[in-house]
Amino acid sequence: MPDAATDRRVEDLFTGLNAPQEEAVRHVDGPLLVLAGAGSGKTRVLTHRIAHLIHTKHARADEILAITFTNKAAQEMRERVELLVGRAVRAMWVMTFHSACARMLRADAQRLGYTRQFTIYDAADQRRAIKKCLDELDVDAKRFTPRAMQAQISDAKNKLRSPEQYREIVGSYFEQTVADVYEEYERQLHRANAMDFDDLLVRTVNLLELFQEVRDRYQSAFRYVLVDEYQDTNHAQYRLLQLLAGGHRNLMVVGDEDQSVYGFRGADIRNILGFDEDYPDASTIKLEQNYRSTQSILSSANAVVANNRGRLGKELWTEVGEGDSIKIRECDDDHAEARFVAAEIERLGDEGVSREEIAIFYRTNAMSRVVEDMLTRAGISYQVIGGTKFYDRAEIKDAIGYLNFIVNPQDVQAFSRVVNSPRRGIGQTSMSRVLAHANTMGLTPWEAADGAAGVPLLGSAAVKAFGRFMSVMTRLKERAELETPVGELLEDVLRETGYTDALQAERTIEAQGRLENLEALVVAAREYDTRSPDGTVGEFLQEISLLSEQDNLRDDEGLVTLMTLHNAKGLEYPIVFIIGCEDGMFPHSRAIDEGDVEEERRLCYVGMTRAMRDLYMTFARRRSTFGGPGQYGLRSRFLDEIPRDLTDEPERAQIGIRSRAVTSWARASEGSAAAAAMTSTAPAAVFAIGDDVVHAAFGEGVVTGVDPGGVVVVRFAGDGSERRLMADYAPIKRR
DNA sequence: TTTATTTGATTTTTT
DNA sequence: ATCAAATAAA
Repeated sequence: MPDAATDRRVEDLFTGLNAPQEEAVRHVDGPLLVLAGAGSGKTRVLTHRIAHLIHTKHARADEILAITFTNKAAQEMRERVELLVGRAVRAMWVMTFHSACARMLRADAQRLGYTRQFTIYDAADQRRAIKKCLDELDVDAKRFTPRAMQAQISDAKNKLRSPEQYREIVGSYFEQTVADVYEEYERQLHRANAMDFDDLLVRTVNLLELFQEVRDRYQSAFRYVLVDEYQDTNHAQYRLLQLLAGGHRNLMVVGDEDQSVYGFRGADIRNILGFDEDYPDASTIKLEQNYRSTQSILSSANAVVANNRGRLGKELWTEVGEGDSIKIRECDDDHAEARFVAAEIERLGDEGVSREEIAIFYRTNAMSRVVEDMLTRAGISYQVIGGTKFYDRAEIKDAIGYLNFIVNPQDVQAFSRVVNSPRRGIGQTSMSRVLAHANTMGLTPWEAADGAAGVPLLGSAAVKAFGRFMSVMTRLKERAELETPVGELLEDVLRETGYTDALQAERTIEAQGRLENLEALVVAAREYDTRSPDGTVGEFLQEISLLSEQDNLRDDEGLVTLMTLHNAKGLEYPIVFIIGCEDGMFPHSRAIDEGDVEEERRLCYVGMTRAMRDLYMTFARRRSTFGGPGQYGLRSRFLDEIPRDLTDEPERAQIGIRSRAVTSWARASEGSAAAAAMTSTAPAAVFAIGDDVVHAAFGEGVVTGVDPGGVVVVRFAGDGSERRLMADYAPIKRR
């Protein structure tokens, strides 16, 4: 019986919510689609709905499954739910797709022929395994790069296509090769008792499809399923949700089709666009009131994304007020751009803005370097999210490789990684012989190495080296099985394998840095031990392999934050700089070539809507790539999609390269009339459709279009690409 | 087997 | 410009 206190608690859940938010929170049974615009309080809706289900006794805590994409989002949701329901949150599954799948697989992996101790391969492990398959199948890795193979295989997996199914639809020699590699790769992974990221989803779907009792178990266990960022789900995730929520149909998905930016990773925007077809009885609720940004920022972002087709249609608004206009800056080159950003940050600092309120976004990781240099020079401390990750460093992967090999003796990848690191006289040849022997005899790499004396063709020095190596490993494995705390075990590993000694002997600054990184890993392991006293090495390994970039984010240390636009999703900052707003950079030329500018535009929308108060968008006329000479580019088409009265730019000419060049120069040279006059009288480069041209970098091509603004479109013979170039600046000549 | 040297690719975005 | 991988030399 609900008492008065409970009633009050339930009512409290609605205070401060707007009408559509409240409607979503009150929804109990049946499918629900919440279209949540940026900053519209979707996490609030999710957490309050969970609390509502609990307080009204519609669900027990352990009947709720809430899924996010990043650990950070999961943790935030967990904390916010805890504020509402207290300790009950501990019984809930609030986690990422990948963690939830890994957890289900640990329980039932043996049904699919894996052990509970399976290893999770990251992208680099995956790449290496694929390379190995290419070698074994005698495929020319120059023609068919591991990278391309990986992309194809991953794509197939995301679509739940097995090697056999893939083989049925091959339409080219390339795809034929992919089918062969895919098949071999799957065999090798399975033999190594390993799964890649995609497998975590695929194998869970397999598990639920093949074993009805497992499916029934989870269907009745999770009576309410909630999914965040639904627009980013791929087909495997879609199918997984279908299987989990198939019985009761209590599925709530929250997403924003305008923020779908992971198409390249297999995310299928049709999942969210077609939700009401999949679930015709679904309620749909739109959240359009924004609680984050000024109206100028919202109107600008709305205007940009309005150029996309295939939207469900949302229009963000706020009660906050207009705010400042969008600040658009043109710079001479990437260095000037970075200098502007650094100077502006200093100026903002004088105004009382603190560093952690500022973020700088860019399209590609490589763009951070110039900015980093400039910030360092200006004495502005910063943190970079993404780029080279901590867990990607060689020494960290080695240390983890040792643990993986101890836990999973079948793990070839881990074995070959650590067997000669540090150097112990076991080279490529000896290692291959042991692995070949393992293969033919059906042994695990561990067993084969342990019985090195029985491996044919192996030299006596190598046999001895293996003996020494394996006696250390055996000792460590015994210790692992005694449930030694992970931190302690890791220290033992580093000491007894001689890893630390080898680094200390190097006496270089790099080695010192590596030792520090390893120390940080030990600290992380000790923290894990404290956090989960009953945890195992295997669980620790799983946890760190599923970490994402955003999980490294710190928010309280007076640091300016740098990251890619993709990493920015879900975050907010009072001041945002989006740099590199040039056609070719953003939208990226690859996307332009592949006709996928809409996803780039959504990315732009994501970036812009991160800003609460001030939004800067900068572009450079010249940008150097690979450290070579600068390439001339055009300002991003997205900038021109922002209504001018919302920006601080003076009148822009509608058409004509002349006036555009004048404006550019006039501002760049701070109003020098001479410079402006000179430019405006310089001879214009004139091209017509059909002209044969030569470009300094791209070679020969033909003009296929002439656009207003002095833009020529050239299709190049070399790589068949079509590029938009600025006639006056691009190094092109008529032939 | 290890180390030094050269080559080649790399830049989209990542759970 | 930088880093990994392939190749040559020790």
